[in-house]
Amino acid sequence: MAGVSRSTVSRVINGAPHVSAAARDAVHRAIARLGYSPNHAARTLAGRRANAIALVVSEPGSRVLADPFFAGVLRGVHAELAGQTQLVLMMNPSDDLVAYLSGGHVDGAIVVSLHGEDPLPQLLHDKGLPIVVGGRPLAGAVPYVDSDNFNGALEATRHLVSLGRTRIACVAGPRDMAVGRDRLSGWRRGMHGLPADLVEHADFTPQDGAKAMAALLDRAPDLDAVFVAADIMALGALKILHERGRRVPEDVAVVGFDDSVLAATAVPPLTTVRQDVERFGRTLTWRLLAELNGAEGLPPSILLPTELVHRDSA
Amino acid sequence: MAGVSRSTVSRVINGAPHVSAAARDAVHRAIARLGYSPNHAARTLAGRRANAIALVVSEPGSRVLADPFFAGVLRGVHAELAGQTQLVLMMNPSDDLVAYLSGGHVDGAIVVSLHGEDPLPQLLHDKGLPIVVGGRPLAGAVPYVDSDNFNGALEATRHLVSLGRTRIACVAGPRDMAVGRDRLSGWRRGMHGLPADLVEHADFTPQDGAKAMAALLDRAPDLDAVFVAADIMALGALKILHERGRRVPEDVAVVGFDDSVLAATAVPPLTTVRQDVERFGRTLTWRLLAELNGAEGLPPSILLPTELVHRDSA
DNA sequence: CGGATTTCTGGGAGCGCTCCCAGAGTGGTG
DNA sequence: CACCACTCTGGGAGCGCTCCCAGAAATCCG
Repeated sequence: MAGVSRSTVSRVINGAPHVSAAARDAVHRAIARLGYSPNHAARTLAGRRANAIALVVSEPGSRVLADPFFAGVLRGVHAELAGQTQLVLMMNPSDDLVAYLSGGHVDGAIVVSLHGEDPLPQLLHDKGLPIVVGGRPLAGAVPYVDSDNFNGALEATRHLVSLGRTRIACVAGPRDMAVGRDRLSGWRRGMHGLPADLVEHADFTPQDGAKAMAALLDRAPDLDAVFVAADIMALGALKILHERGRRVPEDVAVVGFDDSVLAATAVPPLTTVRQDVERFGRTLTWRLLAELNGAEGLPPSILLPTELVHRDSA
Repeated sequence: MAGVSRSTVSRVINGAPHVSAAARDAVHRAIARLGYSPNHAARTLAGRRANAIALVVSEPGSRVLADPFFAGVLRGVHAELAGQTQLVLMMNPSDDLVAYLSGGHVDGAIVVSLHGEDPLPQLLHDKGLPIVVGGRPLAGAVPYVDSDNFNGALEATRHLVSLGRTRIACVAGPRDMAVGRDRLSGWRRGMHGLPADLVEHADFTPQDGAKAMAALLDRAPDLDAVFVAADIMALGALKILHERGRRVPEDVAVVGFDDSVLAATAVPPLTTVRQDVERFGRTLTWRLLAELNGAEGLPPSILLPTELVHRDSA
């Protein structure tokens, strides 16, 4: 040691008050000299907090993980995390997930990519575990962070309308996710007055986007614009439009959503709605940590702004 | 409790021998009834193992995380992990990463997306921390798992040669990563006899792929095929070829690498080299856990097979 | 059927910290 | 100068487990 007791070292490391400058310096020097790093398990056991939060990906085998969206969120989460807190990754479903999470192994949890009316977040919340959901959950009253999908889709659709298009279709996301519903609602609102009948739902994959676009063209060969609720689906839609001899944007204007890396290199480059995914992750983490630190008056949910990015497809 | 002592419970949970069937059943029933879940911190502190492995992503702000490749690996890692072991995510660089990792907080580490001659894995290995690197490291003698990039690229190139193409270019990956170098070597070998001068290096982004393709066309307007060392770059390459009026595959045949979700929906659908990323992650984890469990005679490194997938672009 | 083995079980010690309490030192006030 | 703050420090207890050892019970052997 560095001439002081365990207690003093503990106080220094945890930044507690009532430590003399001399003692603090001595401890810091000793830490540097010994390459000491506090034992995570011991402090977790002794203190009442786990110094860890869980990131629960509620979709086992699947697209969300393979989505650049998730990667960006992950980056944001990590960036916001203080070095003291561990990030433990868990995937759902897992038989003992609820028991584990509410068993004091983590201080809180971030839950992402919920489907349908998954009771998981509400369950955890009821058990007293601080929780934040990434993306508005369809069921339950728990804190969440989401992009402003409704207004993003609204702005995208208004842009198409302002271009003079009148037969505007929509390739919507899955019905069982809020992100799918909210973007569809935004499109509906933007269509006000125009017939909003051309809708096809699809999963967030290029294949499904292609299938939906083909169905739309079969139903309405005269459509002159389409709002696709995700860039990754827009890629498939562009392929179909190309195969069927439609020029983009001359014959059919296309707007996507996400502004993923793919948007700029699509043929033609995609006009799309940008959401800042890294900020999404940072906000998620910030909200959770604030709650853990006992902050008062936190907003129950946070909506992050979106922004239309103009390129060539519309 | 269920009529037995702490020790017996511990033995049951850890599957130790010398426990009567009656006692085991009683404990299991009690566990189920109480919803008991053992405290991770306590067992880590008491036992000598941390019951956790680290996943170190050695690229802070970056593309690898946003790559479907990483997502697949993550899924594989998680699938292979026993429920007992936590997965702790860490990102490099971090000032105290080495101290933390070698401080007994984790039992082992998986390190992915190394650049250049990063000394990190060797450093950790020298400190006695079991480690496996995802993708052949350029420096150091540590266990690794990698796709057979060389033979994948070789097969891709031979396919182009067998098509009768003679001016075959290569959009290669970054020079400072083994994955970039190995795929380039495979292409060179496959070209045997043909002039292997048409090479442009690029980062694994569509933008960079486009830039490289444009440079290639400027240098050799007569090229009739190109091997692109990643699907994500091939997307950019296809865009340039389209803009410059080259038909694919009639004028220029294109083969990619990875068989990511993007390959099938490219225009035209991309012939590419498939690597099973989830298996990659599973293998990585399997190798690490085997070492942790004291397995003997483990192969120092493992090369996973690749497979050419025929679509329309070549 | 006694003794040697083997199977099973309980209790003690201790992992490395944090929390709490008590005591030593320092300064300010009536 | 006694008294009461207040700041700083050290030591004890204990977090929930695993490991080890010793003793009880069951099984085997000549």
